[in-house]
Amino acid sequence: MLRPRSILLMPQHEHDPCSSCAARGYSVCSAIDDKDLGRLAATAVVRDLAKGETFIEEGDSASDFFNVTRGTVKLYKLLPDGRQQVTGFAGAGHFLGLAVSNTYAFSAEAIEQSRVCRFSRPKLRELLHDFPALEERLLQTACNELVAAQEQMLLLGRKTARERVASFLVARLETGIPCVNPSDAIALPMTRGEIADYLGLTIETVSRTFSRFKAEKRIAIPSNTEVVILDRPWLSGIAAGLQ
Amino acid sequence: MLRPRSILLMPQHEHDPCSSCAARGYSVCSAIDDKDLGRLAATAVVRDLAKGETFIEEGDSASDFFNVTRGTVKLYKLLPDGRQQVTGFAGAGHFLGLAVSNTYAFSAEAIEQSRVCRFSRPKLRELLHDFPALEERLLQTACNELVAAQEQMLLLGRKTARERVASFLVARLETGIPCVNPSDAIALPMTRGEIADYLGLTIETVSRTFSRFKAEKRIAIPSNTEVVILDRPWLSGIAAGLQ
DNA sequence: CAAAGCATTTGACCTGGATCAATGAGCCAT
DNA sequence: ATGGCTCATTGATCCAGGTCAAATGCTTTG
Repeated sequence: MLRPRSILLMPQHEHDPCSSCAARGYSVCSAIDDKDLGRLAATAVVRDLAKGETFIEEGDSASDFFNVTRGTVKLYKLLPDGRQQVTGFAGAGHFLGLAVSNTYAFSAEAIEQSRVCRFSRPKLRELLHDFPALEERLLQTACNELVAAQEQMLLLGRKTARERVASFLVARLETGIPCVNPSDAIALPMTRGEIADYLGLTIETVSRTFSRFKAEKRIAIPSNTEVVILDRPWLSGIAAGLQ
Repeated sequence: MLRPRSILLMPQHEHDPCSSCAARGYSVCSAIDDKDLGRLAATAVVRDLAKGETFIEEGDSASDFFNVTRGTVKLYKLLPDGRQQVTGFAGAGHFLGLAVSNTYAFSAEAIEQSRVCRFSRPKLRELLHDFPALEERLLQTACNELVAAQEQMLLLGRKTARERVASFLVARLETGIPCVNPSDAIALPMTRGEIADYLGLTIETVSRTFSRFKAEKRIAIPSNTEVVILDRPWLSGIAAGLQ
């Protein structure tokens, strides 16, 4: 009776990380049938990340791809003097590292306790070859990111500070894990500084804009990591550039 | 002896637009063998565009994909009050319309006399099915655009006006049709206003920055549609945020 | 529960780039 | 050539958001 015991003793995520993965539903992995999950699990290496841990460094040789399965990571680019632009926040299900080049074009850092699934480039290539649906899914993902990137360019190039913050809040509400937004509460795992670096603003401007929305009764701020939308239509209007 | 005559009379681009296409080399079409070009030509519809003509309108139902084969088009997004963000300029070889959604996420307008090749969505789907290399090529294209978009976010969110203009000039030099930059001359088919809308600045700031670079002997401006880079290393330094 | 260490907020002031306003410079069409 | 375009340049002024400088919480740790 050794077999059952060994399975019991083995942490489940080491036995079959994929079938029990919280991100299984949303991520690109959903393109792979349950019966082939073992193959996927054998290819992936799970890595836990502490808050603040950087796991992709811009310019490094792009040897791996990642899939975020827990927590949140920020993707960013730096200028030599330390100015930082956050290009996105990636939560569970997000696929990272799509690049034709041999080096990463951005850095990635966990902004809270997180977990990623790592695939080596050659192994992912094999997977893509064996599961054409996966390639199609990746193309879809890339297209969606491109659309999001264009929206962000509009925000960074042409929107006011108020419009940027409103856009950020509304987008967070929409991007939330589907149907899991009791009332209109948003979790903000990132700091004000990270929001500022995402919106092309300063910490002070983000904070002031939050305070003003709060004074105008459009939002409530129960804690530093949580915002409640009180007047969603109004915020959506501001975000869209109306008025 | 009717056959040769009919071919002679027929404009070549109606006979086989693809084999004689100037963009054949760079575009996604390069993923398709010469022997299959007829198939590609049968799928595509050539359309000539006058300067200022809009051929994709944000929000319209996304029924077609396009490949620019001549001239230059600008891709842009608008806010209700008319503020405009140009998300990119697409020259010969550029593929447009990648989107999962059913509506276009941006508008596109020819900024000079141009020509595009139009593919209907279902027909492109067929092509993708029959030529897996094409799908792979599209994924590569999408990845490259994603990298460019992230770079542009850094520019829009964190660079100064000087750095933006320098980045624009250096990028134009690099993106030029490979090995066809006699000296360091850049063609600028777009107006100052379009450059401004691309860089998140105003016409006046773009013009002033050009004038200043010129006064500092870093560039020359032989005409409104042409710039010559005189000090490329210096401009690259500014573009990268050094100094 | 005090002290240290952050992240955040708030206030006072400053500035890079926007806005407003002419002026100049090509480019047609007549 | 000349008047009427449009696009680009240049100057003067203004202001949204940046910078600098204190407070004010929140955690964490001893």
